[in-house]
Amino acid sequence: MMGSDSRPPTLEQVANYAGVSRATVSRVINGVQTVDPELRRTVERAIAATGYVPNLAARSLVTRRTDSIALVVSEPENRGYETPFLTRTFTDPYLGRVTAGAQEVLRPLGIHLVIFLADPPARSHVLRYLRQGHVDGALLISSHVDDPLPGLLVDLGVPVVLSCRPGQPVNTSFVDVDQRAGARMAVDRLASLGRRCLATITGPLDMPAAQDRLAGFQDAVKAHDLTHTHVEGDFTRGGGERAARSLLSTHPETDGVFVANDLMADGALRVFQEAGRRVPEDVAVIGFDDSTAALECHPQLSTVRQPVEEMAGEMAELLLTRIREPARSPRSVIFNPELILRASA
Amino acid sequence: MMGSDSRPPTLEQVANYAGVSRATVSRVINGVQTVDPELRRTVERAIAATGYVPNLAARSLVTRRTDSIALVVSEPENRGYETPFLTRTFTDPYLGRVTAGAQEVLRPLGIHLVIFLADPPARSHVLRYLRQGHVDGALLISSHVDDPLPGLLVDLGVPVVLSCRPGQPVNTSFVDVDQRAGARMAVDRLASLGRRCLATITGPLDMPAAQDRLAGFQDAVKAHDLTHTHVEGDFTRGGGERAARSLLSTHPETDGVFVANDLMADGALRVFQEAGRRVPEDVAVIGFDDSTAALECHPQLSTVRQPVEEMAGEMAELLLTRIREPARSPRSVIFNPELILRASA
DNA sequence: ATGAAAGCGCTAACAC
DNA sequence: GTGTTAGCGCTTTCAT
Repeated sequence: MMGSDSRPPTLEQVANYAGVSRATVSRVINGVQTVDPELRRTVERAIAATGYVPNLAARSLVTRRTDSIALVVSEPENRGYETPFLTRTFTDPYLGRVTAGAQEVLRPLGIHLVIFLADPPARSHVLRYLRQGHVDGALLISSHVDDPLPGLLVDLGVPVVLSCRPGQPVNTSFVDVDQRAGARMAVDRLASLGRRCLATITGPLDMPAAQDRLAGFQDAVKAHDLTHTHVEGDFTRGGGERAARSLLSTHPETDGVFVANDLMADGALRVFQEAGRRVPEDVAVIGFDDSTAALECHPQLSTVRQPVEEMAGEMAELLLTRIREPARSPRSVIFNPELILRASA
Repeated sequence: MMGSDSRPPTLEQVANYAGVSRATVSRVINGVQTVDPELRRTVERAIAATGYVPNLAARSLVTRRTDSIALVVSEPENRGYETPFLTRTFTDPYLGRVTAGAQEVLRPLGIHLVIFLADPPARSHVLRYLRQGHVDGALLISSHVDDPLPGLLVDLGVPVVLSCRPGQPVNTSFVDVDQRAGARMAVDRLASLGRRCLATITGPLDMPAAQDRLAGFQDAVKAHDLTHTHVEGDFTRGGGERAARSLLSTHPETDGVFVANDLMADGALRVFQEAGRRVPEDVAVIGFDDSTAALECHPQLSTVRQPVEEMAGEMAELLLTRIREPARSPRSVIFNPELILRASA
């Protein structure tokens, strides 16, 4: 059967065993229809008997496909966050949702999704991996304006789809949610609740998503003619706490806060409550993402939902068509956010 | 230069360009020392000029190596957790630390680490990926006693190292921390604080790690002759909250709690405080892991530290030697835990 | 419908 | 120290 010491069986051995040619076995394996059902049966038995597994290197040497694509999470440089990149990445529910959404479309196609974390020390490795043709293309989660990775990959000719609007123009597809609209929905809600002194805790302002959410906040706040301020956070729970503390001391009159993601909102919630503020009575809080963190908050968090899984699925589909038809010009897809009302606002 | 439309340059083209044989170019690429420095220079120029990148499929077809190894996170079946596997996995800081630790040893060797999440729908895919020789071996994070994956991989002849003591005996190496000793350290501390009514919030008891921590708790509690009880949790923050609530109602006299991981401890802390218990005055709490969550707790969490990064590094090293010398018999490595004292106990 | 044969791009003996 | 040569295991025309 397997012969764990000697070499694994090859197509040729299966062919001999079945008494047919290599070509026939290959056809059976690849599901080509023009094979006599009887013969096919024979071959299948031979495959089972020998324990044959196709050698991928050999196959992709000739097909130039690998049937796997990379999910690359990029971090352009160390920005002195308290928690290191890897921990931060893996603590953010966002990535899990992206993975699930992409798998959903890739799995039925038999395409493998391999995950890479490209922090600065790993970057050159990941680049090499992608250049060497280990994968057919990449889904790139890159959130910083000055991240060189999108440009590098496109220049290298690696088919790529980005997870959001790139900071610098890059000639490739991306998928994004209408961030400004989402922020506006949050402000509209706070305004309808009668809040007059609004604040927003933003993400790092070198991220397009953070910029867009802030811009949407400012648009809406002006439209409603409300008092407003903003504090920059870093998308982590701890960052949310710090921002909330700073807000409390500089703008104690604040009665409504739009926080640019749920994780920070959770941190902010705790700080407000420790300071004796009731949520939502004294301060109404709205988050962004509708991640699992939103449900873990006390009170549960009203938040702007982005359909992350669907967006990731769309990324996968865009990438697949890009791989199949490299000549076609890149197209991007924008999704609508949705306001989810819970207890915090 | 790159010629993005036509095929990428091959070794042969570089050889022609440089006016040498393929073998020489190959030697330069692979850093073989027996090459005339002058020629080497020439070849390097040719490589740069042509923009040559080695074709991995071709290489691994002959070398039978891929220079990449998989980090597989396995979940044997859906157990009705509130949060889905992917989210849960990516929300747990543990995985980030494992990744970092493994990268530390793999990176200098030029070996790629690719991450796979093997929940039930993905399992067969991941298995196929590994069988097909996409990677040279796998680091397997598998925590359930009845997870079939370790056995399957070993039977398939895939070199594997496990992240903790396997539930069923499997003939392969593993790395683990001395879980029982860790639990004992926590109890010793609580006892030394004068706590008499102890409780533990365990992990899912179908995980060896959870079993071991509970066993250690029970050993120590008996040694100190203390009142004790336990509630089963699920290693999530929400699970910690639920367990703490149940504890509060069934054993309100509890004055010391050992929680089997930091995430649950964070949840428990919140519940205790919402119920008006002061930590550590009324209830002392000790976690396990010393993950970033421990620092985000209020008050900061005393906890049992396992050197996850080092352990992951050791896993990588064990795997590498297993790949190099498949005949050598598997060896396992046990690390010592360390009690980290902060504010909660 | 099936088989024969020609590579895919690279490494590793082996000669020189 | 360098070149020649023989595959690695597979897919894919092209005949038949």
